[in-house]
This record gives sequence, structure tokens and C-alpha cells, in this order.
Amino acid sequence: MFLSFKTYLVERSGISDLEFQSLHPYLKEKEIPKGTILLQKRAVCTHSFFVESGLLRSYSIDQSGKEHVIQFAPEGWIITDRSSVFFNEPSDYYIEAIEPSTVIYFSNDFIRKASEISAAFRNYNERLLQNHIRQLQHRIQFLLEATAEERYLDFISIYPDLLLRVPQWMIASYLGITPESLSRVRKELAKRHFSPRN
Amino acid sequence: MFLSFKTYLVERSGISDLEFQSLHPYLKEKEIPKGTILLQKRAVCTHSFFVESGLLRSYSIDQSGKEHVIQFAPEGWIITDRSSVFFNEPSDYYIEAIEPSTVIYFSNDFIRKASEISAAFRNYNERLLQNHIRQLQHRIQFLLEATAEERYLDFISIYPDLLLRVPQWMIASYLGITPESLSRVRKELAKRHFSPRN
DNA sequence: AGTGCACATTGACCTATGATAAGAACTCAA
DNA sequence: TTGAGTTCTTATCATAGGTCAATGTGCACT
Repeated sequence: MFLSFKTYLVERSGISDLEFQSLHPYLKEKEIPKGTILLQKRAVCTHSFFVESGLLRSYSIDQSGKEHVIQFAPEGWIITDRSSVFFNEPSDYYIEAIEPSTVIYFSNDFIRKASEISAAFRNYNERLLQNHIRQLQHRIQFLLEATAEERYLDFISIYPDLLLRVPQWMIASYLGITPESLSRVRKELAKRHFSPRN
Repeated sequence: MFLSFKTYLVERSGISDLEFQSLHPYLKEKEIPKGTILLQKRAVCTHSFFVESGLLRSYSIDQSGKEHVIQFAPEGWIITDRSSVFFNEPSDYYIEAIEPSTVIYFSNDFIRKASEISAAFRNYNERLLQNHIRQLQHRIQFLLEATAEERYLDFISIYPDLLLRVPQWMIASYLGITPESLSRVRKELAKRHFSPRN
């Protein structure tokens, strides 16, 4: 039960098997079909999701109704709205399965409990936060500095696997451009024989 | 000595006077003239800076030589490159005083030691990280969703005080637009009697 | 007072990207 | 197999914002 998550956590955080056992009650595994919404805007996000298999994304919808992808989460990733979880505020985001997926839900209590019983977990959790900050910072820098094309190339180099699994309009949305623009960028790249694939 | 920082920390984190005393060795106060560079790109950032008075900013310089302001830090704020500090990597950023300032330097050791001796500090530190994430997320959302004008209005509502102290080209840089564009936005706003000031 | 410098504004022009619309390719369910 | 819904591409046109250059304005230093 929860094998992949256990492997993940034990390897990364260094908590012990025993400690993990005692956290079992805070875990819940679920199969979810493509299209399932795990978090709704305006709801307080009470769980984080470890993706055992499949692929999730988080996104916002702005006033004019446009979606903006915040994050993709393939197998072995965790996805959530940290701010909503931590500060107990209504979320601005949606979390949705874009492939049929198996997901492990873990609650605030899981994190609280794990932090309580394991210094290793606390360290790991801080590393996660720091990493998240680094990644957000990177994204801001690219949004400020880079053209659509550069952002796309950056995306490819960071998430080569996702290229093949995610519809292009979602990638465009993640990059902050329209699908049409992305299409143009790709055409241009192909013309210059920079084509990364297909 | 370090009075304002002490007040700040004790109030916010809830560490005790005594605990603060024991952290003294890790603190250093400095007067720095306008224009001083506290962190250079490619250097590992070994300290964080609490601004006692004055105003600092962090920024990057891209390949084409353009500056991009990451953050402003007026009195009572902390500025640093967390990723560089935490992961011990060379920084991508500069930190500079844009007014003559008084700054309290605190090292990694300060944080390590404080975390060691005080659970309150650990909690506070986590809250800081979570807050940082929330703020970065907000900025990403605005970069993805909003026009130059909307971003400017957002900036005003969040940092009304900075409007008066920071040269406009730096605000433009923070918003991800050129000074000329910002000037046009302001003109447009004034025409519509939306002028927030001057 | 005068010189110089940083900053802000303005105007003319340019370019990347958005909007719209139409069609092609694909997927999937009946 | 058909047909309806996606997704992707392509073309045309529109626009926000960038670039460049000139001018203004205030302030600091001599």
C-alpha cells in the first residue's frame, strides 16, 4: 500500500519505515479518471496530491475566462496549492487530471504529524519549499526576459517528457502565449531545423 | 544594538530575548551608501539582509544587458537570494542599495543556529517561505494575465509607498516593461483621471 | 549661475504576439 | 462509418508594447 509514495518519501526525506507506518492513517489512494477536478477555485485546499501514475495540472481562470496553467505534475510529483493549504485560504486555482491517474492524497495533518515525529522530514519539507521558490523565481525570470520562442525551448529542455503527453494549447497556456503563437514558434523552429521532435 | 531587528524578530517569530542574545555573534550592522552592491552575480550569497533604514533592491541582468528588478526591500524587509543561500549556488542576482541604508547582515549560521535553539523560529521561518511562495505565485499570475496598466495598478496598491521613492524606470523594470511604456501608461491613466498622485 | 547627468516624456515607427476565422487532422463514441 | 468534438495549423488583420531619437526637467556639484 502506498508503495511508490513510500519509496519516494523514504528515499528523499530519509524518514524510517516505522515512521512511515505511523503516518498511514493520513494517506488515501485513489484512481481518478481523466478530467476529474481535485480542487475547485474558492475551495480551501486541504490536501496535497502525490501522483503515482498519470498526469495532473493546476491552472487559474482569469476574469476574461482564459485558463493559465500553473504547473504540470506527472508521476512522482506532488501538486497542491501550498498557500491555500498553509494559510487556510480559498484557492485561486483548479487541479485537474489530464490523464487517468492514481493519486495519493495527504492532508495537512500528515505534514503536521510527519514534521512532529521526524527531523528528517522537516528538513526535507524545507528543501521542497526552497526548491519551489527557486523554480518560481526561474519562471518569473523567463517571463520577464525571454521571448515566446526562448520560453518554449526552455520548457522543452526542462520537461522533455511532457512535450509528448500534454496538448499544445496547455503548453502555450503555461508559457503565457496563445496556441496560435506557439504553433507559429514551432513552425519557425522547424524551418530552422531546430525541431526537437515530430 | 540591532534593536529594530530584535523587535522585528521577537514580535514576529516569538523567540525570547535570551535566545536573541545568544544569536548576537551572527549579526553585523552596517551603514552603506547609496549604490553599494551587497551581492554580485556569480557570487554565492552567504548573508541575508535586514533593512533597518533605507531601500535595497535585487535585480538580474540578462544576456542583452537589460536589468530586471526582482524585489524592492524598504525598512523592515529582508532581502537575499534564498536559493543561493540555501543550495550554496552562485547567484544570478545583484543586490544594491538604492538609498543610503542601514543594514543588518545575518549569515546562514544565524538561521541554522536559530532553527536549532527555537521551535518558534522554525515556524516563523516556514511562514516566511510560504509567504514568499505566495507572493511569487501572485507575480507569475499577473505576468501571465494582466496588461501593463493592470500590473502597474497592482503595484501601486501593493507598494504605495515605493511609488514615491523608486525611480520610474526601476518600477517599469519590475513590471517587465520599458520606462517609455510605463510613461505612456501613466499618461493614459492621468487622462482618465485615475491619477493616483502627481 | 552654469554645466552635466540622471530621469521622464513624447513622437514616429516597428515587431511580436493576440484575435478572428477557416480549414485540416485526429479521436472517439454511437 | 459517420459525425461531433477537439486540437493544430494557417492566413489576415489589429494592437500592445518595444525601439530609437529628440526634448524637457530637475538636481547635484563646481
